[in-house]
Amino acid sequence: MPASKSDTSVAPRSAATRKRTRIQQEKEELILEAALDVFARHGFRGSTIDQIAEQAGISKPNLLYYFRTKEAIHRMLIDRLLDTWLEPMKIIDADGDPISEIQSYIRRKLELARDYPRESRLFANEILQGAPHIQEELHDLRELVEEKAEIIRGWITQGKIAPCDPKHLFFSIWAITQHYADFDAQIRVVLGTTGEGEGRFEDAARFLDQLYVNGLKG
Amino acid sequence: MPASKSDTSVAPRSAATRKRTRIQQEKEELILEAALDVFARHGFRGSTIDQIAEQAGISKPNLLYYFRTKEAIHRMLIDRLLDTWLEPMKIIDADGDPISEIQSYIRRKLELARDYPRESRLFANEILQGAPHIQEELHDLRELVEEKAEIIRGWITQGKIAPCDPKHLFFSIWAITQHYADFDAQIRVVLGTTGEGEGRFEDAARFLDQLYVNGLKG
DNA sequence: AAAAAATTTTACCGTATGGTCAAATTTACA
DNA sequence: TGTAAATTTGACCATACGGTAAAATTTTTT
Repeated sequence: MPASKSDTSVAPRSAATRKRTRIQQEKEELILEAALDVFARHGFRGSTIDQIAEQAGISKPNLLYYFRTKEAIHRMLIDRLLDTWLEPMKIIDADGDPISEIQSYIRRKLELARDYPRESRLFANEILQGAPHIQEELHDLRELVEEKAEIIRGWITQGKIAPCDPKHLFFSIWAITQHYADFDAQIRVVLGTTGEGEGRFEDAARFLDQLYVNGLKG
Repeated sequence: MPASKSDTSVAPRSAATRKRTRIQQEKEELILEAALDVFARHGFRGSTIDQIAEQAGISKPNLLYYFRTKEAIHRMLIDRLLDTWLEPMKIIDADGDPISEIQSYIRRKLELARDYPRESRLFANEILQGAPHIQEELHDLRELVEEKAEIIRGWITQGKIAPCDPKHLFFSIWAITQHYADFDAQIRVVLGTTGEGEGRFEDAARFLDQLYVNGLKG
């Protein structure tokens, strides 16, 4: 079944159906890694294809052989990101101990901020611009939050944690944890040269543990 | 004392020394207002001079008559912003009641997020990109935080609030309050169509009051 | 090794963008 | 009102940028 020239014979770029070559896998990975770096530092509009290509160590047309457009790279990065990003929330367990479930959630989110700061900034950039590329994905998030908020409400009804607005609870956890990745430049200055290491994440974990454990005690 | 042509006779743009004309004041204000809108929506690199000029209702060369470069507009916006931004922190009073001082601080920061979301996003964009334009100003912030952190430590020593890391306390407050401006796109989706009004700020205020009052009780 | 497929490079194109220049127009002031 | 200063405009420029076309090269398959 021959199709239009652009998606057969010569051009396997973004070949969704076709079996992927070894080189294809390697190069796509290389490009995505470079793009994540550049996008996280300069935002979507602030990043150029040339920049990404240079960072990946390949030529611009070669990059465009694997991804048709700059948007395509960005979209793939965002898609991957969201899986990682929502994982901690998905595993919140209604049958677990409420306080330690929330503690775990905070700790996991903080680990993400520490270990994947570029992903956090990529996401922050996207939302700051009004989330133009991920309206649909955001609606998946909405359903997930709805489901987990129901769990929290259950805990409140059972008197296991203090009454509070579950959604704003989530907002606060997202905000604080991601803040350590997104506002890193500010945090480093405020903490001073002594705060160069990753110790700030441990300090943050201690602080947040206390804040939320006391703040949510039933 | 005649100087080079560019900064005398014809070109009063960015006339720091010269007495400012009525038209100069009006137009500069107009441009800054338009630029704030555009920068907040698209970030620095994502905004074009043409966009700003159009939003201001003037021509591009006319805009460049008042501000030599795009950077100059941005810099002036950031400078103005920081004053407003740090005000709530400056008025934290060592002699006030600790809990209500912190409550007030949170409330004020939340009001800023509600009333000046564009400024919040402008700032967020700048920090996300690594704060390239405001390293000096950030050091002023550092000193201010140092000073206020000392006040918090005093309250802790006196047993008026629970022991905690003062700087991380501030980080958490900044993060959460600004989150309501910066991640507005996400919050709207999660809260759903019912959350269209500004009621979310009242809900947020209630939630945060509870979280911090309980969380910091000595 | 030859043929086919996949990959890479060189040269290039149209548009967007930051910014300039000199002329035209408006405003302020004596 | 006349004149100098201030303001505005239209035409323009160099560069950056996203992306394309086709030839050249490498890799895979037979």
